[in-house]
Amino acid sequence: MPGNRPVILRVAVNVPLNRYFDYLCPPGYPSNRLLPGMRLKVPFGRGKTIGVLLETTHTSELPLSRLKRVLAVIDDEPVFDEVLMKLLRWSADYFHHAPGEVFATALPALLRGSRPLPAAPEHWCATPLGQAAEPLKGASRQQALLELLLEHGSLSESELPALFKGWRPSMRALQAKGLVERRIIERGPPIPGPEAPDDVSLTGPQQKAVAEIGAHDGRFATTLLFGVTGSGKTEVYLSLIRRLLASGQQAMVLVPEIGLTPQLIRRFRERLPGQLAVLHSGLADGQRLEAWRMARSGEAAIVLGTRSAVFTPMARPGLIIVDEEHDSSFKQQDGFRYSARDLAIVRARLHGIPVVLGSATPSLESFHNAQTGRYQLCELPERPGNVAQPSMRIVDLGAHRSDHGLATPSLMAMHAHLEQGGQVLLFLNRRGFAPALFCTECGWVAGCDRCDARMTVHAAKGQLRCHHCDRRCAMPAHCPQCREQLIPVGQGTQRVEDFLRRQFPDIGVTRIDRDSTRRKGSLPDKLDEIRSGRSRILIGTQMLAKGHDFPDISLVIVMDADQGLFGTDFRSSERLAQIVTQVAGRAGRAQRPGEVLIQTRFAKHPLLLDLIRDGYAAFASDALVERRAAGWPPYSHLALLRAESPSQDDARIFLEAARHEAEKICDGGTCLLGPAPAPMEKRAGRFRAQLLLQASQRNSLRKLLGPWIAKLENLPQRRKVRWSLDVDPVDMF
DNA sequence: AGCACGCCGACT
DNA sequence: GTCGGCGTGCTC
Repeated sequence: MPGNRPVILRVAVNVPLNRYFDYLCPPGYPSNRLLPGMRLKVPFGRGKTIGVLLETTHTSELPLSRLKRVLAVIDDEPVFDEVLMKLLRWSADYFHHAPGEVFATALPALLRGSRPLPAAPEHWCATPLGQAAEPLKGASRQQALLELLLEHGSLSESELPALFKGWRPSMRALQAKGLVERRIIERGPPIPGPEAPDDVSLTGPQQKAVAEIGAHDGRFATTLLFGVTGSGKTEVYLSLIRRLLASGQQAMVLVPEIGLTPQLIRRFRERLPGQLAVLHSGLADGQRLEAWRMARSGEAAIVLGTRSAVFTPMARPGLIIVDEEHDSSFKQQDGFRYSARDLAIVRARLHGIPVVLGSATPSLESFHNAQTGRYQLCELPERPGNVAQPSMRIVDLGAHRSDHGLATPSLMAMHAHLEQGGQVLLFLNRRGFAPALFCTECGWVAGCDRCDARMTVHAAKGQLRCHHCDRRCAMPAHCPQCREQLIPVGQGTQRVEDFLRRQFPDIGVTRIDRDSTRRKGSLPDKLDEIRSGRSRILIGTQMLAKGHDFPDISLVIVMDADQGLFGTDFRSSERLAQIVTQVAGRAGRAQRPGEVLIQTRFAKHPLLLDLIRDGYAAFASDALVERRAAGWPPYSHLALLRAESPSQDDARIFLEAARHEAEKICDGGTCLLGPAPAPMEKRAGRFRAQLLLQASQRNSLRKLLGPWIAKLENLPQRRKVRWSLDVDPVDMF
């Protein structure tokens, strides 16, 4: 119906506003060539900016006279396909974030401006004449280049410089003779079929998992791959991906930030045919754009990346894998607070392809979904090659003397394992020398004046540092109140390292935490110290728990489990169980049976006993019973409204007004809890408070949030605070 | 977020 | 007299 009403373009403009903007077609541009997902240059306010076309319609809430014309159409094809457009609209709606910003975060930084979509690099190949040509006499470089091209079939201009230094003049000469030609290969070279059968044979449970997940080819299904640490989940992924590549489809693999190690990348490169596009935060903008382009064009067979890679376009998607799905780094903690794990599932549903969530310690949400049948459950209950699971034991800190945070039984176990040639890993989630500095006389404690936190002692630098705002100051020589002596109290990784060096002078000690690995290249060095056996004692923070294998570690000591048991929110015990299990999984990957000691003052804590006696699944089942009784997720749905301001009252006043608005809209299905001060009320000089919304039905919450946010945007009290809404918050800080 | 408009203090 | 502080409002 080619009506006489003008075409109106609905555009997501990159501004932090929760709405779309309507424009008129640019002069002389055929509106039927405008497709959702194309980038447009638009006038905005007094300036101009870039937006993404959402849809073309014939109606607008504004009178036509107030609409401006689009200045230019940047793309001649959409940068996002239909599924991604749906996913991004869904995301903006679900997480209540400004759509323009959602679209912008989904684009590589270089495409947020008006730079055109990068074309595939041009390829050179031999013409039929070149293929049949006699050897070129007196032109040996041309001959060598021609042979190189014939050998590879075709070579792109990005590959050529590495293979043939100064290739251009020779290529020109060959081109002039009609022996080679340049072409743009639109969709990239076809993905290679399966190479030689893979040499690694799968265990029974691995084969079963591959068969069960593989049965979902070509339709949406979510599988939880629950495999104990060391059970070889990665082999299952590799096998699934290899099958998929044989049918010409692409796989997306999402991993936690810390899990995307060079080791993992190498393993994927070595074990799978086809190109690998790697996307992570450490890439330069140009590298990121090239990886994105290869994924979108289909040249890359596999897309491997962290959280934001979930938005990467794929020409022929076939499978999405989320590894270590319980990891909290899949949730963006500021700005557009999306969950990449949950979006991966939504995306798979939109594509109609299977998605696999893998973990040795699934989130209780996923575990629950597997129990209720929403997800298919696949288990890998054993380690291949008859490697036993490590034995776990509690060390009661109340019942034993301890030295520098190590109880006597722990020290004895260390001696025993070291004498037998084993390696020891000590896990302590506190960097620095000591977590506090006390006065022996009056009880004064060094606190941060910008945060509600104690300053951590960094003895080597003679400093006190706040780990929450990075404030630093020289360590005072005397108590500022009574001039008496100050002593560092408690253990940090540096202090334990010092102690261990004195205690085990003949054995190398390596410390791995944020302080010791800040310098580029120091982490690989430190990992090598341990793997080579030059060092046999490893002390570190949670950096150790993920991604790295230490085959010769036979003893793991969790120095302080209590931090996790009585933490600040309902997920504390879940996180403790996950980290204990993950750290324990570093033990005994080799032939030696591993041993894990967990030091605690609460040796009778039921969830800890569950975990140790019966493993993570038993813990998870019991923890879910507690969650149900308390009405926490997954038995309820949460949203958290946070506010912060330089004055203590303004944040609370805003939240009280917000609560009042919510009460007016609320249908009774959603509970309002608060406002309450955040667990750490003052941080980096700002006071933080929060209002929690809890609903047993997701719909009740969803119905409330939209209209509520609209009200909040106009609340007069909003001016004095920074506020944000976190849908499905994972940590309550 | 940016940007302009607007109405009140200490400066050449 | 006016340069500039940041409160307020607007962006199709």
